[in-house]
Amino acid sequence: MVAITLPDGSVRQFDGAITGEQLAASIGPGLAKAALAMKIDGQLLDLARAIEKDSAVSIVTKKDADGLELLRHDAAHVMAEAVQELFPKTQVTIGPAIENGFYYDFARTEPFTPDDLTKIEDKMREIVDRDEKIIREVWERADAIKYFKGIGEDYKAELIEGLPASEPITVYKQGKWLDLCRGPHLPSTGKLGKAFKLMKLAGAYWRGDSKNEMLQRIYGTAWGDEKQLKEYLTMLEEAEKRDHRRLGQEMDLFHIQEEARGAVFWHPKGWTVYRSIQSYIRRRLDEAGYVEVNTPMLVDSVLWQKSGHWDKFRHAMFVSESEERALAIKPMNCPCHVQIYNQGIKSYRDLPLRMAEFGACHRNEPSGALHGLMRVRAFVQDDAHIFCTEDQVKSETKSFIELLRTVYKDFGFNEVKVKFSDRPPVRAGSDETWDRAENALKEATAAAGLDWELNPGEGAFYGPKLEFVLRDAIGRDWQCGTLQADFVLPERLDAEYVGEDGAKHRPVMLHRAILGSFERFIGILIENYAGKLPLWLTPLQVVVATITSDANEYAADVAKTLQKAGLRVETDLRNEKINYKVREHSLGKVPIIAVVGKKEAEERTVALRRLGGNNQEILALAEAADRLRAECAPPA
RNA sequence: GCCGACGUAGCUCAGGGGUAGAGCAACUGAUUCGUAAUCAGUAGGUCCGCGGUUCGAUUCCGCGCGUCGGCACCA
Repeated sequence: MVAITLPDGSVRQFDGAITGEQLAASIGPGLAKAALAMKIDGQLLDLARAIEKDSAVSIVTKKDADGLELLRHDAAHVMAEAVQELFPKTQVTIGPAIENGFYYDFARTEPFTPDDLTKIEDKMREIVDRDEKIIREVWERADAIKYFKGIGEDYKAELIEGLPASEPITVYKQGKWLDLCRGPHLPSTGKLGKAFKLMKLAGAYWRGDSKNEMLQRIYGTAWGDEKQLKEYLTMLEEAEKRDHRRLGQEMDLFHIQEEARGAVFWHPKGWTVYRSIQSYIRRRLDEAGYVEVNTPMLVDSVLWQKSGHWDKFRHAMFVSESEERALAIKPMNCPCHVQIYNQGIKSYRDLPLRMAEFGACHRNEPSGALHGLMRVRAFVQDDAHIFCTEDQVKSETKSFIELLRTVYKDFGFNEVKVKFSDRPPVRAGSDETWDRAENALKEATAAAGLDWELNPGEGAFYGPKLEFVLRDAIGRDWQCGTLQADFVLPERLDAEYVGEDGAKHRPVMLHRAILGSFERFIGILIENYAGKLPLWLTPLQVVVATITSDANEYAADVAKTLQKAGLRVETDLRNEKINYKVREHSLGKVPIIAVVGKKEAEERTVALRRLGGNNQEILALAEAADRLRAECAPPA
């Protein structure tokens, strides 16, 4: 007897082993049709597998997240089958499901063209119509290697060779085609449905290593039904309109040109946003007990050699020279901060010492990495280094996390992804040092109640790091805030303090930034708000627009009053219809239009119109000034 | 850096081996108007750069530069 517990808690008894298909059919014909896979005691398996002992089983359909992921994985397989049918000399490599879709990496001498994508998509639909049964087989390792080598699938053979001996080698057959795969899979290609679309072509290195050959990756998206697919495509279109590069141009915030790749020309409006953010963050740092410094832009390579950066990052540093000495344009502020720390003798009483700098840094990022404001070669961070004792790491980390939360909340980011990156393969410092650093950070995050996901091996060469990640309009993640515990640099640059015991000790350095670079953070802000920045950040807060020239003089009065109230104001006295002015400033994302005509001039009032709204509010000028001043004030 | 696509007016884009096209913006003039486009006119181009093929190249070919999408990288 086999007793199967279903998700609703009910238990079904069967005489013996039963397959998922049979189970689904026993529950109902609708479910049998919708069934894609099953979950036995939490393990996802093919429907054709037998349930042999008492267990908790749920039938997975495309309404489940697991089902959708399976569907996407199958889409990758169907695409691979289509590709090999159309382009027989192509080798398949790997093809997983990813967020919103799937990809498959192919090895082929000829590049795929955008036209090929259409052909492949058509062929995929054909394969779905064929409704090929998907069958799992377990093969002998040696046979599998021999088979894949025999048909010229060298990458697959290499994959099998790399699998642990304990792992069974499974292949999935669909029609005449088969692929090495761990599974599970849908029962047949027909279950995939047709709510998929091939999206883009890209190069990708075999096994993610730039030393390996480059494969051709085809990305696709796949959904449970046409409606979901359409919604997703519409969402993408909308997201494109939020792209900070597009809005930056439309809103006249900044530009980048080829004579200064990866460096930003901030226009007056963009620079106003930048300055607002900077004075806000400066206030927060003052409140949190930081001191601000400023250090040289050009520093002798000797210092970078001592710090260890020269060895690891020489290739990405801009170097100049003077009197036969190599001078590096600073890629970061930390070694300079240690130089200030090292002036005079530090006592344990001086710690923690929180040293901030808005220093302009330059890194020669690979050309292919450059991306609008998000990845630049010249940038400024809200950078600071906290020199503290090992005992203080926990409390300093905790208060940093609290400060970061306050700041992110003020900018409207309430949900932030946090990654914990631990020791990388190539690193400085002993394992004991890394143990201490990693533990200290982990304890501090626990104390601050911060959840994170592990990002194994991605720490900085001198220490583990916490990364605070924000998402752009089309779902790309960018590291903004960071905290890195560094036990190495103080050693290398000989920083010390006199302890309570009268002996000399090494301080710990916490490298930390909240916004990360101003450039990237502004990029994220623009996308997050689709250009409609909060009042305190928006470059132009109020436009005073006249209805006819009769009100010109009064409009100037209004603008002056609002300016005195600390607002960023312009007047629009042009001989244009009010409709025209409203449209233009609305498209320019000006949050408040103060309309003044003959009536307002006589009564000394203004008609305030909010962006996106279609009614107005008539207020006495003095009251309007008071109210807008309060509304436009930065967060307290 | 690697793979692919793309590069035409300030912007968005069409075109195509034979003197370069639209809309918006700009400029000029008229219009004084009540909450998302008033009308008319004018001007605007090394068709990314260099080389080749051709009687003739913005168009075809090659190389370079840049942009975009991924990959790799990200102190």
